[in-house]
Amino acid sequence: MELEMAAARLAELGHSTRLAIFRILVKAGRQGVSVGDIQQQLDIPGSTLSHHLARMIKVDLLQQRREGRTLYCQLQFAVVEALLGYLYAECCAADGQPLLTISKAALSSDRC
Amino acid sequence: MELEMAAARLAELGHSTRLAIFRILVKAGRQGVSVGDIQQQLDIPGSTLSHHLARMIKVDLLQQRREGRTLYCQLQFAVVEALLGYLYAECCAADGQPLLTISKAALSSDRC
DNA sequence: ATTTTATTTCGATCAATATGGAATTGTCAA
DNA sequence: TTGACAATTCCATATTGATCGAAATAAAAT
Repeated sequence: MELEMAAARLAELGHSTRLAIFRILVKAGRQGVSVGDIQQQLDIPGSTLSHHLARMIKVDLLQQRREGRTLYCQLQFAVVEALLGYLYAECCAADGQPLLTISKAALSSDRC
Repeated sequence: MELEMAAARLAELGHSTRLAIFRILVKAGRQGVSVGDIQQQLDIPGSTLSHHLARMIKVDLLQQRREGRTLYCQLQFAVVEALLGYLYAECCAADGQPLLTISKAALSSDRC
């Protein structure tokens, strides 16, 4: 189940348009960014964008909140965190040896 | 280009069978694991497995080396590292605040 | 040479996804 | 209550992907 969920979320990130959306959402931080703003940055038809946002919402990568007529999109950071944590756990599991060389030095601070 | 490559690789990890393969490859470590061994663990038809392996090879997540009649699959750890590094870089980029709480404490050692 | 073992390629089918125009819904302002 | 704006849903189309049996390739053993 955990594997299926992780795969589903990775699949959503595994599309260049959606990964671009993801980047915009990360930059936007906790307060989020409006759909129209995303559309302007990516320059794609609204219906296409809506399609991708709906998919990301379905796997809980994304949340929307309405403020008047604009919808704001916020990344579900806790979910992203869980996903990356899962991937890291998988990658670290090999026979004692360090498999990945992303050290704390590569991270700007204690936490990332 | 970097985004496209990352998306392509995430898409390959974003399938439950291939993510299961990924786990097996991680566990196998640098020396790798034979195709037959993977097939036995997953209990899927050979042609289906080949299809998934070919896709992973195409995006450089996977390498094969032949030893007699058996093919060994090895994860391209450097590529996985680059991919996760890219994702982390994207996730850390938000307005000063720590967005993910995977701390070094969550990692078994200095490096992961 | 022939058989056995390991794995891939071929080929066909079925399901899922991406795309974008047109119509629709929801909200505010005049 | 009409008009404008924000975004979605609907719909049709085109492409890609997943699955797996059967045939083919590769290497070793008999």
